[in-house]
Amino acid sequence: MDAINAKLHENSYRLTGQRKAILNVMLENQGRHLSAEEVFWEARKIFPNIGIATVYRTLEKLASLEVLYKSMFEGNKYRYELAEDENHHHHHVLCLACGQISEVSGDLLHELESKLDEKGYKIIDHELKFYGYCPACNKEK
Amino acid sequence: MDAINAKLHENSYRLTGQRKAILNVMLENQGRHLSAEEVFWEARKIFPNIGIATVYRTLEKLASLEVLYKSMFEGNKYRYELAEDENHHHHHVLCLACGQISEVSGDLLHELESKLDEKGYKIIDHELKFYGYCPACNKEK
DNA sequence: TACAATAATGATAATTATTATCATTATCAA
DNA sequence: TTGATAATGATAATAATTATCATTATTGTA
Repeated sequence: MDAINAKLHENSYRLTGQRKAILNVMLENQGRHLSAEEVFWEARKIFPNIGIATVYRTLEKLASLEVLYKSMFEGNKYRYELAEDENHHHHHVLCLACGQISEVSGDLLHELESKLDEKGYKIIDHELKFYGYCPACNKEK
Repeated sequence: MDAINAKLHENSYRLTGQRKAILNVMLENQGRHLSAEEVFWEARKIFPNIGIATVYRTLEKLASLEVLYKSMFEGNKYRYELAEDENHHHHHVLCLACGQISEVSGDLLHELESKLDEKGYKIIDHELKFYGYCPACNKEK
């Protein structure tokens, strides 16, 4: 959290009560993937009249500073988690039944899948997206 | 397209004019990833007063029959593409600059990334999601 | 310390993609 | 042909997120 504070200070990002509350929620839920609404209700327990817009603004900013990692789940909703380390891969397993989200790490797709099988998961499908620049756009720079 | 027609017939899915229009749009755009709105406007050229609800309903149904593949892009919008073959992996490259979506195939994540590098892409990040059942839910069945 | 400039906030309106509703129209099977 | 069923289009509803804006808080400076 010292590293986080340093980063926020570097970027002259004021630590208001609302922002502290949100950060605390994220710290208390390390390893979990929270939706903006979940963060909102948890933050309300600490800072009772925080507004939902503030939650969205803060989550967005913290994600852009790479304090949080933002990822789309359930097709229509972002979830946020504390960014652990620099090269933390985001290989998620979503349970089609209970919705539980677990993280996995590893290098090989199929190796990964069989490892998950060994651990008792039943993998139905997967989706991989790369983000970057296509050859045309890459050349222009 | 014969295979598609067979599948639709099997599932007693009537081929109305509207549905034919949508299927034609998808066939003409093989390899591309179209949003529901894009399909809607293209379909209107063939079937002028088709409604957006019909487009959504049809795309959804065709995806559930695995005639189309449905995938979330841009964080908030689904895109649909014609499902080529059974074991077609969906490894997408999204250009952060122009938004172009290309498909890649291959087995190893890093091998893939370096192959993409060789082809002139600049990969910034990637995201992988598995869909399936977690050990607890898997056991219950 | 006072004060002007700037930043942050909360309430709420607006937006966007998608889904649900429902009256009307088309199709199928007897 | 007709009656049951399915499909459609218009549009209302929903859900997540973003934008707007008046109010409040904070900061740096005189």
